[in-house]
Amino acid sequence: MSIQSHHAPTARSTPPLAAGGSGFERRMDHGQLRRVEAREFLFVEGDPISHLYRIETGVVALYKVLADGRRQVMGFGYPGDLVGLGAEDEHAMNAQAIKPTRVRCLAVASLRQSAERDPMLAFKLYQALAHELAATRDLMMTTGQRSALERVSAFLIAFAKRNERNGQDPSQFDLPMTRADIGDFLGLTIETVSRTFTKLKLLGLIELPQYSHVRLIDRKRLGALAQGS
Amino acid sequence: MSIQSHHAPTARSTPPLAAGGSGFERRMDHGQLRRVEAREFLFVEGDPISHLYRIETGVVALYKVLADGRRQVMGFGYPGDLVGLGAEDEHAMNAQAIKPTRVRCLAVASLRQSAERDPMLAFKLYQALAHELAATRDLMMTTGQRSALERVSAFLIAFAKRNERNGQDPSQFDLPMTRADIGDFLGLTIETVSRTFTKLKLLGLIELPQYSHVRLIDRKRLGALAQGS
DNA sequence: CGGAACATTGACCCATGTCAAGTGTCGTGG
DNA sequence: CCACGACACTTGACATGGGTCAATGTTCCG
Repeated sequence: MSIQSHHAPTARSTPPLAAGGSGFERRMDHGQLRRVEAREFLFVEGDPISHLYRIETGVVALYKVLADGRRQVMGFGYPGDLVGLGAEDEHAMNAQAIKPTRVRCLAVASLRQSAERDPMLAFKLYQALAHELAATRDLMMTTGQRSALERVSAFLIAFAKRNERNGQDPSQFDLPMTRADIGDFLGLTIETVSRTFTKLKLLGLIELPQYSHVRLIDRKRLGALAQGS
Repeated sequence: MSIQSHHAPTARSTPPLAAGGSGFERRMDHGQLRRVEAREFLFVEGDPISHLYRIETGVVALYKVLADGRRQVMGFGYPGDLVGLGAEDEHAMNAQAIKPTRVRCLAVASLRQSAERDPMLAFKLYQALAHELAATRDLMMTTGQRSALERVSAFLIAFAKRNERNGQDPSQFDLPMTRADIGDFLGLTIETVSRTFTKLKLLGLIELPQYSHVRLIDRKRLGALAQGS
């Protein structure tokens, strides 16, 4: 999971809060739009950091790869998420679209300048980073300590929660990523992810009408599993 | 590994750089000193965030625990490291001293006020957070994708590098943490950590004159192992 | 319709976990 | 200075979750 700039996906009914006073959202709204086809890279490891991106539609996978090809997916960027934050001058990860994707770009040079004038903006960037750090730590807890069943359950529950926050159906959704993506995210193989989905199906916790479509039958029990009970 | 505020442990020979102009180090230098005994907590999960800490001497372990007691150590705070950064108002982790420790404290309220006046300071905090995020991602790569042998090698190499950066001996050192701490950091059991040390010994890559003292015999080969060769 | 990519399933294996002795090591009190 | 206890670490035997390899099924797209 990446950072979510609280940017209502539905119509904005209230005026910007005090905390929204930096005009960051507004600026992003006018950033240059860029299309990225599925499988294309938004940036790769080692690229100089030129822009900050906000996902408008689509999904990107953020990952690192080891010399021998082993891959760790650090998160997925969904609409509303900011990707590319960091203080180094080169990207430390790859950002690859897994669906046709549109992003808004903001040059970091100008962003940085503005941040020097505008403490509110600086704070928002800080917050976004802090949020991303917290998400990464949650993932670490999951991959480091939990069983396959717990990991996959946690993954599904997290997806449901995200949908809920965004006013979409939390009990039924399409997974935009492949089993390989999920596996590399959770530190499992494709086969184990697949077997675990099957197990959850047999336990009556989920249904899989198609490969990519998940229906959560017993969200409560699934959530309990995700915690480790 | 936590963030390292670049704070020369040896005598400072050069005047502060442009980047050091915020006076952050200077302020920290005058922060209130607090002693924390081994096994005492600097803060625990759920505590309101009141201060930012810089480790002066000693070591703290930063970790989260699951309901059933499984523990994930997210990093260790060594002298010079900043701990307690974040944008939430409650701590999401525990910080427990594993050696008698002294820290300097800075109230976040005042820090935040200053950051609003001083973009340089704000940027430093941002940088520190970004650094911590990068370290956490490295750890994720390690726990998610590497074998026990690779994890332990990577851990030792990282420790050596830190020592090197700080002008201490990179080929020989005392590990301040227990096997349990290392295990919970790397996502391994105590027994596996112990067996892996033994294996590295048999491979002629390290020596263990005492439980806590490690001598790296073949740092190059150890490094290669850490990468996964 | 055919082929490529993705997913599932099965059989087997191995790295790591678990459980259970044992062996340092250190600090305290006699 | 030694003896004791507590705790940390190591080692061994065994169990097992998840990895590997291989065959098969499904979906999608040209």
